[in-house]
Amino acid sequence: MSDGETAETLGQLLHGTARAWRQKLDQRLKPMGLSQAKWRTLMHLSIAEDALTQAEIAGRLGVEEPTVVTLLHRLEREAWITRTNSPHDRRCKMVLLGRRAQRVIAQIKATADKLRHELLAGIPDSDLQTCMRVLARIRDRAEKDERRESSARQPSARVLAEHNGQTKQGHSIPRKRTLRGVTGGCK
Amino acid sequence: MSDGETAETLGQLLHGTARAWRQKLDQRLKPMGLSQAKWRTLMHLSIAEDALTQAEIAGRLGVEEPTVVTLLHRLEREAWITRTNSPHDRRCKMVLLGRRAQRVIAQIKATADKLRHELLAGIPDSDLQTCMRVLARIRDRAEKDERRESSARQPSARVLAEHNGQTKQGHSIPRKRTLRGVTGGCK
DNA sequence: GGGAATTGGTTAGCATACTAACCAATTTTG
DNA sequence: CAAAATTGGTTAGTATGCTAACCAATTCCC
Repeated sequence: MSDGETAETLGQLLHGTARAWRQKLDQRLKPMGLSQAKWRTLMHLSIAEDALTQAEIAGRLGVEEPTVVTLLHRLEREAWITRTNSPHDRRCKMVLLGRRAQRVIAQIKATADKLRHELLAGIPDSDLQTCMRVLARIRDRAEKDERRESSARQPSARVLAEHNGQTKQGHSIPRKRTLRGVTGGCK
Repeated sequence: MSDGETAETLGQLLHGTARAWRQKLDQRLKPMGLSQAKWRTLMHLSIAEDALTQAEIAGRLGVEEPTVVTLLHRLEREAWITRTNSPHDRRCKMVLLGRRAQRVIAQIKATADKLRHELLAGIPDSDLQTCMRVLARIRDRAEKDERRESSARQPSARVLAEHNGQTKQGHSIPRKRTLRGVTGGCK
C-alpha cells in the first residue's frame, strides 16, 4: 500500500511539530522560571478563577494524577501556588494561585499569543480550520478505548481538556465529578 | 486576547493528538516489549540497512545524544541491538540490529500501519494534505532559531536547529568527576 | 447503621526527554 | 607539527509523563 511512508510521516510530523512548538515556548518562558507543564497549570488555575482540586487539574491538563502530584510539588516549592485542605472534603486539597503567579499570568499569555501568531502567520484560516478538525478527529479516535466493554471500565482519565468552551462533545467518559460551580469546588 | 483561547486550543490540540497517537501505538506494541522510542529507533536502523552511529540515530530520531545513550542502553540490555566500536574512528560506536529485532520489524510496521489506517479512516485525502502542510510549516518555523540563521536548508534531514549560543553561564556545580577509567573503549 | 465501592491523593518505580559538563579522539589551523 | 576546535559519546541532574499499589475519606446501597 505504500502508505507506510506517508503515514509514518504524518505521525512523525505530528510528534515533531508538537515538540518543536512546546520547546519554543518553553525556551521563551524559561527566563520567567517556567516550563510547559508549569505554565499550563497556572493558566488553567487562572482561567478557573477559583481553587481547583488536584483531580480537576489533572482532568484539565489531560494528565494522570500522579503526574500532577509532583508537578504541584514543584510549583508549590517555587511559591507559584498554595495547597490547602478542603474544609468540606478532607480528601481534597484546594490549589490556589499565589500572588507571584497572578502577577505573571498576563506575561505568559502574551508570550504564548505572540509565539502563536508568529507560527501561524500567513496560514489561511480555512487551512487552520481543516487542520484542527483533522487533529481533533484523530485525537478522539486515539483516545477511544478499543475495549467495547463499556461497563464502567475506562480509567482513561484524559479528556475534558475543554476545547475552549464550545462543547465539541467528543467523549463524555470520565469524571463528571461535581463539575464545580463557580464556588465550592469540593463537595 | 480573544484569540488567546483559540490559539491555546490549537497548541493544546496538537500536543494532545500527538500524545494520544503515541500512547495508542505504545499500548499496542507493549505486548512485544516495545515502546515508542524503542520501536522508532529500530525502524530507523531497519531503514538504514546499515550500522549507524549514535549521533546519526539522534539526528534521525530528532532527539539529543544523551537521550540516545540511555535509550540504546535499554535496547542493548534487552538484546534488540548491539554496539561495537568503529574500526575507522575510535570515537564512534556502530549500532546494529540484533536478530531478534530483525524478526519483529515487520510486526511493528504492520501494527503502526494498522493504527494509522484506523485513525485516518474516512478523512478526505485533501484534508490530510492540508493538515500536513500546515504542520510542516509550523514545525519549520518553530525549529528556526529566532536569530538569523539563513544557513543552507537540508529538506529531509531537518536536523535540530538548536543552540543559538547565548552564553547563559551559570558556573555552578564544580563536578570534578574523574571516574570511569575504562579507557579501553577504543582498541 | 455498616460494609462495599468510589474517589482524592500519595508513593514507588520506570521511560523518555532535556541541559550542562566532561573525556577522548579526530580535524583544522596557525 | 602542535595547539585549537570540533565531534562522538558519556555521566549527572532534572522535568515530565506513565502504571501499579496503596491509604483515607466519602458515598452508595442493602
